[in-house]
Amino acid sequence: MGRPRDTGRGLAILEATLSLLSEVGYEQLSMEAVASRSGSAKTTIYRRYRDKAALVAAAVEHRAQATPPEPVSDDLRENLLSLVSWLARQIAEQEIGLLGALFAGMRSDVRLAEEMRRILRRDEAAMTDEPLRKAIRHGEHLAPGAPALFAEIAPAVIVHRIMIAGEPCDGPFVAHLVDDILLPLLRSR
Amino acid sequence: MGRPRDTGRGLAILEATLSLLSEVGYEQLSMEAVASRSGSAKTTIYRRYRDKAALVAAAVEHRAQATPPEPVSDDLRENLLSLVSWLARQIAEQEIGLLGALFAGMRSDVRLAEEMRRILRRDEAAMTDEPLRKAIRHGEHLAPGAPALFAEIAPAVIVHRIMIAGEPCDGPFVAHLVDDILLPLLRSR
Amino acid sequence: MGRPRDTGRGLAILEATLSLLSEVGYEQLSMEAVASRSGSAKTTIYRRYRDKAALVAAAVEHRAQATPPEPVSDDLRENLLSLVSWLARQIAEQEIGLLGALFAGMRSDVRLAEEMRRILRRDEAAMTDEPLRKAIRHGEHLAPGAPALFAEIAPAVIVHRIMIAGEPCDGPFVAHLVDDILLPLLRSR
Amino acid sequence: MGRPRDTGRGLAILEATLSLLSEVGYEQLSMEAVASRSGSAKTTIYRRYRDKAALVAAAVEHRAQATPPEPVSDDLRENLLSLVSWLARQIAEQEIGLLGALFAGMRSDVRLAEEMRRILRRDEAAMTDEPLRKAIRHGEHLAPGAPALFAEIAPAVIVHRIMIAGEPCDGPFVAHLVDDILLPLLRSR
DNA sequence: AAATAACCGAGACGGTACGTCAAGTCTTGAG
DNA sequence: CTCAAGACTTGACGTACCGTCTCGGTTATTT
Repeated sequence: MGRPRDTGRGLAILEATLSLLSEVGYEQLSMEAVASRSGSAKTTIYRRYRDKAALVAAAVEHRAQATPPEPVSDDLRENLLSLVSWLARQIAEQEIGLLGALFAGMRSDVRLAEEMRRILRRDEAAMTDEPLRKAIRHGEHLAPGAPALFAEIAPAVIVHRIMIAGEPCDGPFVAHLVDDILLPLLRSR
Repeated sequence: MGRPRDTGRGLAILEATLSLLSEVGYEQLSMEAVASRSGSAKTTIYRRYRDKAALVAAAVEHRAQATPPEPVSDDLRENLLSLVSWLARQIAEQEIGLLGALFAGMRSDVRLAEEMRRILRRDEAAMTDEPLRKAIRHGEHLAPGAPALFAEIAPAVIVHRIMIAGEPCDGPFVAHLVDDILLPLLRSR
Repeated sequence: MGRPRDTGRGLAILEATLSLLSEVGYEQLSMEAVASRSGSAKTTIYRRYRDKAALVAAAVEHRAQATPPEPVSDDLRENLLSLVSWLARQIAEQEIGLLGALFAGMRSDVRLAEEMRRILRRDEAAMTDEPLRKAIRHGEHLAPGAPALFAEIAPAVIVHRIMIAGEPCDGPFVAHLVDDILLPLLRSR
Repeated sequence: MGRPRDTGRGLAILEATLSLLSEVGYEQLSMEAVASRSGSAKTTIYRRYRDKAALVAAAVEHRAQATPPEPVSDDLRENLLSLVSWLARQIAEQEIGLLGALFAGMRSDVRLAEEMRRILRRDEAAMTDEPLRKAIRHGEHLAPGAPALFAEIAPAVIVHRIMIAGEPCDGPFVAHLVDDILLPLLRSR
């Protein structure tokens, strides 16, 4: 009963969270800043989300999924280059922020950490599994485990390069990843 | 000139930091707790380290390196299984906390983030490059880029499994990583 | 708008400040002690007062004014003795602490020093000007500047005796002040 | 035995204290600043003085006494104007700092407060008693208690004006003090 | 149409930790 | 034994957010 929640408010809160997350990162993200940017009161946020970690999880959950590029040719390598390049861009732009929230919040709230992992897995799957099947196209027949292998390795190596190496996933790196790692593996059976 | 710094103090501070880091994580780690556990005053810590992030970086830098296992047989697969298994344990136990600090501190302090990356790279290199050369031993000749490839893929996949999949790196997984990913790649040229 | 300030809190803070001020003096007065005794959080105090000096100023401003004694007879000397005696007690009990705060805070904050002076002037005026007019009563006509002269001299000599001489303002001293200084001056024109 | 104390050090410390005292006041006066300005180490200061309050007391004790002006004419009023004017300048420049130390330190150390009072009394006496006797000169014979009265009232009113009124002791005020307060009293018997 | 119930903004509140400052003590090396 | 340098403990400072709690005022639904 009573007055229903203002959906516009909820949306504004999530979008403010996302933009602040990408601007300043998880730890520097303050609830007061989210309230201020979204034009809401702190109460309104806390009525919807238990705490900062839950808010960030919801914001990332809500985030619009970018659509993977359609295969451009019949050549598997061409399609892989295009797909991996897009994947690297997505991870650099969106996933890193969520990983920060995950690392920071996982100690204090195991359930929340699991929730974040679920979202990450969902997003990575959407970016690897089906797109890869399309990239393969007709004729070319790889091992049945190929999509799973791709989903296991490509995001891992990309995240590792961005976080630990601290270097961008530019053209040469994408080519290296495709030619020296992915193609040999996908074809090796 | 002047009174020299008490090395015992410095050591106690770093060890208190490490133990607290592994107990409560980066975010819940408070300077007051470090001071209390190390038997120092807060100012003594701040005289040595600019802030919490710098303290954590120094503590991790100082942390004793575990020594990788010696090759146990002439069989490359056997040696790889042993090495990867040890590597997964090290990452699960030590690297995850450092990654949290890295994520938390990298936005607010670029220099610190670079420092953290340097430490991570150093540690990962020590755990992959030379140990792998030893694991190869005589006879078996792989491509010259094999060590680099191993260093690039193994830690990436392990970290990814722990953090995103949220599953342990147990025996079956290590076998999968060695048989389905590493061995094919290292031998493929 | 928003939640209104809890007046009870504000009152408790001021009273805690006053009691601590008289117990330990300005310098030993700590904000943490005020917070603890008033049952508030430090932030609640800082929301109301910029710093320690401002808090003390407000506390003293709020302090209840003691009412001067009514004239007891038609004799000017009798009334002066009564008034000066009361004045000396007030200064000894209340003004000295305020003077300490004034000395301590006046260098670092000119505006605060002026504020303290305003309070001191207000209080001294209330204790000298009108009470003196009443003490004069009918018949006796003194120079028009008599109240101002009284306000200028009596507090000055009393404070000086307490602070520099370090001796109490007892009966003989009050008689001396009235007979040898005040009465001759007030009547001299 | 051992290395004797460097007398120059002690002097430099006291002078640094005095200059800082008049620049920033008692509370803002830091031992580190005294050490730095005097080119000494904190240890050297604390070897000589128990704490900040004792240092300030010693510094003021050591302070060179300005010599009061010689009587300029045979006219008592003229001489009084000259003497009071000089007295006001001395108090404004030197005494106020010590008063701050006295107010701040008197709670924590009663002995020290008494010491400070002793110095203040000594200085005020030197500035009032003998100079006044000279100012009277021949012929003019006042009551025997006149010097004591002068010493009691003049400094009190001057200090009060500077501290509570916060106004300077300029020419008109000096004239008022002499004509409306001091002369009538000194002559009234 | 009124009453009710939940919403929303604003912002006060009790906390916890931050990073800084100065006081006064202690230690080292040189004279 | 003195001195300069500076590390050390202690304790308070004033700030920033956290998550909770009133307020006054605003919608919708329910009577």
